[in-house]
Amino acid sequence: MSAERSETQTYDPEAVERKWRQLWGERRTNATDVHGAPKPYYNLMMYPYPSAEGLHVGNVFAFVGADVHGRFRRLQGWDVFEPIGFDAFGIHSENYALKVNTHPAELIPANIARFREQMKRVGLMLDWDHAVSTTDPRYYKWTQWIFLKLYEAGLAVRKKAPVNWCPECKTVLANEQVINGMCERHLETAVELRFLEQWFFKITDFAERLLTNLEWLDWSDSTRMMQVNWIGRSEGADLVFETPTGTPITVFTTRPDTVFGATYMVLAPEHPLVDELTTGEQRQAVNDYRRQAGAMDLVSRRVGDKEKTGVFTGSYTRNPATGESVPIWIADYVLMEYGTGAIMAVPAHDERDLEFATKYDLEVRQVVKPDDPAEAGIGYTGWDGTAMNSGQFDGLPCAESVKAITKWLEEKKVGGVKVQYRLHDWCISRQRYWGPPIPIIYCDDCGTVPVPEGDLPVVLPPLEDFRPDESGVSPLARVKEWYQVPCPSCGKDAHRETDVSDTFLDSAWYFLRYPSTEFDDRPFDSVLTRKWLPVSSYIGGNEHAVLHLMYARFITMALHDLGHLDFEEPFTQFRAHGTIVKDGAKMSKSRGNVVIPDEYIAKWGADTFRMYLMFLGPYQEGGDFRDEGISGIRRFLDKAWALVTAATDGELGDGHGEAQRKLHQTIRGVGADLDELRYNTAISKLMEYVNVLRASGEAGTPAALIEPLVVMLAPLAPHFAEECWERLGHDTSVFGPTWPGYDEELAQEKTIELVVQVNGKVRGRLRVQAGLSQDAAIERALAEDSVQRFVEGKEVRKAIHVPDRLVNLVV
RNA sequence: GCCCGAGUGGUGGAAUGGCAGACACGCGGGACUCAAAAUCCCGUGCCGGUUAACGGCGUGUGGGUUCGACUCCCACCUCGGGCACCA
Repeated sequence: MSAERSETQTYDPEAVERKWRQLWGERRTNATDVHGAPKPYYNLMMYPYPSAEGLHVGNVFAFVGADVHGRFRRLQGWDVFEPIGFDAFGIHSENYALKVNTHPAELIPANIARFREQMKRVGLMLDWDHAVSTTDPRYYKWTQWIFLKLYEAGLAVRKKAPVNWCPECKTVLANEQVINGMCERHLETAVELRFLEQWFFKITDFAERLLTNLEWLDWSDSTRMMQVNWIGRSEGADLVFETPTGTPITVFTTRPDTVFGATYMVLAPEHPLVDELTTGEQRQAVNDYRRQAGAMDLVSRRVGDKEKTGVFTGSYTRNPATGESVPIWIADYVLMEYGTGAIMAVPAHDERDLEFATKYDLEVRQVVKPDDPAEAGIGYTGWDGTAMNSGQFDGLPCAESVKAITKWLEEKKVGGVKVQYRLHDWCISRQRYWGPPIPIIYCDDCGTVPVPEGDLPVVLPPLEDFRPDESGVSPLARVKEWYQVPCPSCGKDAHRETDVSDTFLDSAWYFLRYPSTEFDDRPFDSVLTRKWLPVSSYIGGNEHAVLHLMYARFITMALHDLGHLDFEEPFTQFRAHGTIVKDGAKMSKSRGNVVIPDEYIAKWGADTFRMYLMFLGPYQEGGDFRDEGISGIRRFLDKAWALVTAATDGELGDGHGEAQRKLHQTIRGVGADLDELRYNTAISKLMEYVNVLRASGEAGTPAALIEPLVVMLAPLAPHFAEECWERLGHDTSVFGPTWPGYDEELAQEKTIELVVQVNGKVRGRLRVQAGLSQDAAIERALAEDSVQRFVEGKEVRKAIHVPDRLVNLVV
């Protein structure tokens, strides 16, 4: 025994972790009985794209933080369901496959296998029985089903629209995938504007609900704010302007109070009425300008500080407030995608209009007088002012004139209150190969026919050469035998939709699938869904704040309205974690600063690495990865190990008062910290506790003081805790409802250090018993020599007493 | 330009308006060792002072509120993130 015993005296992470990985597998410790589970807790983390490079430190950081949360909840007695999956469809996978000249269908399984091994090695409490892959026909059958449900409800529509075309990806991108006019995947490639037939999901129908629900969702503020900005709600009015051809033009404005200052009108170059309004002598100039604007890529077009350009159409409209005739121009600073594609220009109170009016010598008429006399009247865009040059409304403060003028225009039937959103409909068509085919068939006689539900999935056909081409048509159009089908409705020759759907559709519902993976005849079982959803806790990165999280909310809301779900928000609690950067920059392969976790885990063990990542800084802030302090965590675990191996069965005695007090304080503090994802401070509290135990326990510490420590360590260092728990004599997993309670009474300090300040400066500290009265505290303070030196000969004018904290004497 | 977040020792960071710098890294000194590593103990914000007692200064900058400000308010600077010709 002695030989074996001494061998096990030192902490060997490699052996401990191997042992528990195996035992967890054998005992199915991490599998959840989704049907039983009396206290369900759905702990969701963002499933990864299984890249060829494997997990990097950023992924591990994200997963471990979520895993710590799930394990903590489990220790508190919840039945935690912690599933994972793989987001394996999409342009990212496809482009990589093209680059290495291998089919994605071959690459993906290998990548997933690698991810699986890495995730197991990290010690995540994942339930692999419920894993999903979006490329599995058993999964994307239901992605297609969701498309059909939205189609039936009129929420999926096909329309010709100006879309973002990436010449590199050779496909259409959603607005959310365009970064500063560049493709999010090819930051060097400018996105072009093309007019194509595309499938859209009408997310804008839900804009108001997507916005107002944010008020009650328990989400990280940063994420919430990003969604608010993205939805971009503006209140204002639609105003109708008459034109000489008789077709009225509607403009949207957030400042109807400035209508008296609208001295001209501007249409977007693509506005449908431009042709009709262009007069003979202006025809040439207008056509030239439109051609020029159309050819321009969206980058140069969208840059805000570019010089304003435009052309007069030759026509005039009538200002509905003044009745005056004002010229109609076209200019590319007016965007067809927002509002009505037409504006009333109020150069006196809009920077862009002023710049334009100055350049083309158009009238500038001030209609708001700023309250602050220091402000220039022309160019004032604020609300703190009063109306002027505005007829009967002169003298009204803006806040009132805006209401009065809107009402007046409404009565004249030339305007009405209007709420405008910046959010656009979601273009889901992709002219690519690696995605779920959109389940639609086109028939010359029957038109657009949805694939019957019973025919799902529309399986993605194998295709050797899946390279996209310039045609703007998906490579699937080259697979004749797949593409040509009989019409489901009339049986005549018809053909399939060849576009596949956006990857973000795959990820917009994956959390609905996890509990129900056993079923192939339904996307999500109603009983299981009611039991597990909405998700209890979702932890992920803010890089998905407006893409994935918005789409997932939209799909959930739509399915709710269609009667498939009884909740409309999927994630009641969402927490954004920070980003791990390296040398101040995001990790990326091109920068060559990607940190691979494997070598750290091999060297230090998963538990040390997990804890180290969590100790790095506040979890919700992230930070720069460096490995300088990792040995500190290992030293800490070694010390904890030594305490466990030397634990005694002895009762707690008087000599353990301080340790016991510290224990109860630690349980209280660590619990509160873990609740708030403050992992770094939770760990420091555990370190303090270990330091106290080491200072007090000469000849072994009673197990009663060590067991709670092991439990508190379990979320962070799960293998380590299991091993310690077993060594302390338990034959069941520590991952039961083992979280210790604390006694407020026992956590209370008996004596405290009272700080004495004179005029706010610390002049003395004295140890006194807790709960000292104000008078007694001040008396004791004045009795101190170090204090007397500063008070002597002066009158104490005021004495502030903060119980059990300080006394401040003002002299 | 607009909207978030952050600026604290040599480093990462900690602090319900109440002892700034917990915890850890690093560094200095010591113990153990033939020696080194590991481990253990002590010290470690800056300046002055004798290595002391003690004193002064100190949380991006400048003001303010307060008995008392890293914390609250105003203005600004820098960095990170998001949005951006959105009418």
